[in-house]
Amino acid sequence: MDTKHRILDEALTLFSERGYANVYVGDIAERVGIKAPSLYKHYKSKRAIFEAIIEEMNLRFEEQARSLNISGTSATEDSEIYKKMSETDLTKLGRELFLYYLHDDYTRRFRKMLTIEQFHDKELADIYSKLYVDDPLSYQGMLLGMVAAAGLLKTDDVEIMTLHFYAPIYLLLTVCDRDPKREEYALETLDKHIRQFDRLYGRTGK
Amino acid sequence: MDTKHRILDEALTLFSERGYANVYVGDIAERVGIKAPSLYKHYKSKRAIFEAIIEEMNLRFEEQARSLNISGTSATEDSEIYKKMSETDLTKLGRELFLYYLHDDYTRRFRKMLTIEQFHDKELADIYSKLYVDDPLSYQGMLLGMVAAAGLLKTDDVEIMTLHFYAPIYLLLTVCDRDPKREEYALETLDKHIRQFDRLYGRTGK
DNA sequence: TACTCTGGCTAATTTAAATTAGCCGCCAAG
DNA sequence: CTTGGCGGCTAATTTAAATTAGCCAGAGTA
Repeated sequence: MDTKHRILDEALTLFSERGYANVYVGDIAERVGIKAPSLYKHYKSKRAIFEAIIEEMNLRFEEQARSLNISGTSATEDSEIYKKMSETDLTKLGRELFLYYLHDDYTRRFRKMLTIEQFHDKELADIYSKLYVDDPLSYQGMLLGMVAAAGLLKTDDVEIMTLHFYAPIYLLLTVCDRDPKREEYALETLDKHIRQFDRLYGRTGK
Repeated sequence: MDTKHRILDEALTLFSERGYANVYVGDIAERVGIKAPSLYKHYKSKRAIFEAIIEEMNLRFEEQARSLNISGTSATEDSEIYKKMSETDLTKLGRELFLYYLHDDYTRRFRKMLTIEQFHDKELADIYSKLYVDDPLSYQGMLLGMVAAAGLLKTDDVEIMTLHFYAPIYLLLTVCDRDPKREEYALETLDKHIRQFDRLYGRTGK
């Protein structure tokens, strides 16, 4: 019964390394430890496997969004927290975000797969933009907005400030996806970025 | 004779839309206006077409690098120019850079193709990082460094400042590649980004 | 016990893409 | 004017990936 899920898992791994078209159903089967035709007992076609992966990601994502919204809403009341946020906390936030995105196996494989497939059709392009641009900007915008409201960051344009926070993280992430050997460099750069960010937007630093 | 080059051109278009594996030699031939087997009078194999595209890009790139180095070196002497650089000039620079990358047909198609193929092997990953991360950062770092030396930007870490300048441009570029309809939004955001950048790092703005 | 459903297998079958073989017309150079 | 080769074509050929057909074993169940 769990074979069905292992197929998705192995397929995702392969798709993220080579892209859909360069992965053969036989490859997936082999990884799972069965023969290609047996895959069809679980999924109607190769495409169906791909779609099931997207589907599963949607589920996971909605779940995560729900949990973020809950803690997000309650946090709005809790604006005290943000008054105490220091540079160190901000650094920690950025670093954790980055490391989560980078190291979480499911997240990473899915992102790489989507990177390869993003131009295949509009739906995938939209998912990509949503997951790696719009949602992070809006979520972090909310957080930074609250920090700003608490007076710890100064700006008259939270959106641009958020872009300044997130864009370097995004760029460094794509670098590490291409070449994991650059992770150390990326982490150093990330720290310097956030420290500088804090100095630029914070009141303390200047 | 010019067929040989038209093949590269049409192949690049198709590869940038669908990726290498989803383009068939027949598709390329059709676009060129010949039949598939005739392609083999010009290139040994489908892979050879791909490699010729990479090869051609290398040539173009080296050429461009040479011309930039020439004007770059002479500009080092000419540091007067940077003393007069205003926010408007910086905005113009960023905007032109962005629009060039976005609209130049060859550049855009090549970038999209590389985006799709970047995980195929290390060579392609390195080309991607070089073209869209390392080179822009080092070139713009040189420019901004001179502007900073002229006293118009203030920072004790030019590299991070350059990352702050370029990362948002990069992010917006990838957004437009996925969805050209967002170009207008991207340009507005870009302007706001650079204005803010200038305010953050410049002396005038604060 | 016999039944049937699940999930595996081997052996086709289908489909199609890449490449090769071999022909032919044109045109430029001898 | 004739020859060589360039660049096109049609008709194979090769290769291989996706999918289907049909068999079978074991597990849970009436």
